[in-house]
Amino acid sequence: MTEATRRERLRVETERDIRRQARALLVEHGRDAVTLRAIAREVGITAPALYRYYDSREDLLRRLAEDICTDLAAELDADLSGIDEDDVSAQVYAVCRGFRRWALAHPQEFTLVFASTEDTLGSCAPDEDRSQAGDQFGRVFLEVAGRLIASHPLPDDLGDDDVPAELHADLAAFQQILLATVNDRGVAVDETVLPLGAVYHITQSWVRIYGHVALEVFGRFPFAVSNPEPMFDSMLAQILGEMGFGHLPQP
Amino acid sequence: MTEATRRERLRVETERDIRRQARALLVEHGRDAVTLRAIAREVGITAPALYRYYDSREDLLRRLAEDICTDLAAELDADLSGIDEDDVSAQVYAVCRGFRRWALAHPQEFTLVFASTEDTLGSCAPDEDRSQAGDQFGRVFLEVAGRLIASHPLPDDLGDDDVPAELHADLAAFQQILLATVNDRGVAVDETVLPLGAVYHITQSWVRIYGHVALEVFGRFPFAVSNPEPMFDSMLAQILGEMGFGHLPQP
DNA sequence: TCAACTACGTAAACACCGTTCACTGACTCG
DNA sequence: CGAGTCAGTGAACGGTGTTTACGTAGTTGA
Repeated sequence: MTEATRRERLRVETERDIRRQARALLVEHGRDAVTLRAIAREVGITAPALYRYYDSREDLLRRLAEDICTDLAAELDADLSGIDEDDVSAQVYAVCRGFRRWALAHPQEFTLVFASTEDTLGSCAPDEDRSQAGDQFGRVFLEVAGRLIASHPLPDDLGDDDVPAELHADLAAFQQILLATVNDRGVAVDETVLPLGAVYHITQSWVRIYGHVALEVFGRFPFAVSNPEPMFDSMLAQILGEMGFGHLPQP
Repeated sequence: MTEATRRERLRVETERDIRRQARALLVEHGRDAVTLRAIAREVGITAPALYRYYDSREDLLRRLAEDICTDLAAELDADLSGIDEDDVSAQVYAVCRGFRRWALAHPQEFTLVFASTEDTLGSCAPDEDRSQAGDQFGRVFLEVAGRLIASHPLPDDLGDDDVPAELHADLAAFQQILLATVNDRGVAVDETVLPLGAVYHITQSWVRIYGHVALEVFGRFPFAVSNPEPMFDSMLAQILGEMGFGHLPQP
C-alpha cells in the first residue's frame, strides 16, 4: 500500500515533530525562543540534524509561517462549516470574528505571519509573484468575499467614481482574481456584478479589519479599550451596511 | 554655568552615543542586529559597560522605542510647521502622510514601535496607565485631532446613535483627553462640540490609517498594489469627507 | 591636600546561539 | 552481498546576553 520506504516515513514523522515543537516554542515563548537547539532538544535530536530538513533557521521560520497560514485557514473553514450556506452576512461575521479571535489567542503567530517585514521573513507564499493571493488564509477570505459578491446585488454608491485612476489597473487584476474565485464555486459572474468600486471597498474593508486586529494585538489604540469586541462588531456591521447588508443579530 | 560634573557630562554623551549607534544598527540591519556587543563595538567600549546604562537589552530596546516615538513626533511637528495654521485639513493630510512616509522609510523602527507585542517590548510610555496617550507620537496626533475638532462644526451624522453602548465609557474617557488637548491650545470647547460619535469616528480613522500603513510596510495587501500612495490619499479624503471636509488639492 | 567614596569601564567566565564539517551507522537498492 | 544514500552525531568557530570581581578615574568632604 504505502509506497514510502521506511526512511521516508521516519523523515516525514520527524519533520512533523520538528514543526510541532517549533510551533509550541513560538506560541509559548515568542519568536526569539524558536531556537534550533531548543527545537532539537524537544524533538530528541541535535541541532545540526535540523539542517537535513531546513536550509537555515530563517527557512524554518518561513515554513512555520506557511503552516500557520494553513492552520488558520482550516480553523476559519471549520467556523464556516457550521453556518447556513446562504447566509453570506453570517459567513463574513464568522470569518472576521474568527480571524480576530485567532490573532488575540496567538499573538506571536499573528506577529510572525501578519507583522513581519519581507526581508526578515519573506512572504507566506512567495511562489505567487509577491502577492498573498496564493496562500491558504487569503483563499478563505477570497472565498467569503466571492460569496458576498455573488449572492448580493451591490448598492449603487459603490460605483467606480471615487476610485483613484492610478489604482484601476491593480484593482482590475484583483477583480479578476475575485471573479475567478467566484466562478470556481460554480457561480457564473462577470465584471458587471463587481465594479471596481466594490473591489476597492473590499480592499478598504480588509484595511479596517486588519487595522483593528493589529491595533488590538499590539495594544496601540489611542486609549484603553476595556472591551474591544463591540467595537469590532460594530465595525463589521458598518462594513456590511455599506455593502447593502442590513444589521445582523449577534450570534 | 553648567552644574554638571565632568563625569555627568561624559555619561550623557556616552548614552547619546549608545542610542545613536543602536538606532543605526536597527535601521540598517533590523532588530536582531541591535546587539549589546555590536553597539559597544561601535561606541568603543565593551558590552558589560552597557549595563551601567540599561538593565538589559530589552530595557535598551524599550528606551530606543521611546526615542523613536519622540523623533517621529518631532518630524511630524516639522511637517506641520510649514502649513497654514488655519488649514486644519492640510494639517491632517500632512501628519498622516508624514506617518506613512516615515513608516515606509523606517520599517524596522515602525515594527519595533507599532508592531510589537507588549510582552516583547512593553509600551512606548508605560507610565501612563497602559494608554499610549502619553507618548510623544500620540501627542501629535491628538493635537491635530484636537485642532480638527475645534475648528469645524461636525456633521450631524456623527451622532452617538451608532456607537455601541459598551464603548460609551471608554470613548468618554478619550473624549476628555481630546477636549483637554484642545483646551491646552487655548480654544475653549466642551462636550457639545465633540459628541461620542465623533470620538468614535476619530478612532475608526486611526484604525484605517494604521491598517493601511502596516499593510503596506508588511506587504500584506490582498493583491500587489503597484502604487499605494493614491490609495492612501483617497482614504484620507474619504475620512475627512465623512467629517464634513471637502476634497483638497494634493500638495 | 588627602583620604574615602562613587561609579564607569574592563577582562574573564558561563551558558547559550546559528552554522559548518568530518564522520558514523542504518537504511536502500541493484 | 556490496555500493551508495542520508539522517544524525560530536567537535569546533565565532557570535550572543549576562554576571562577577576588579581596577581606576572622578568626586566629595574634612
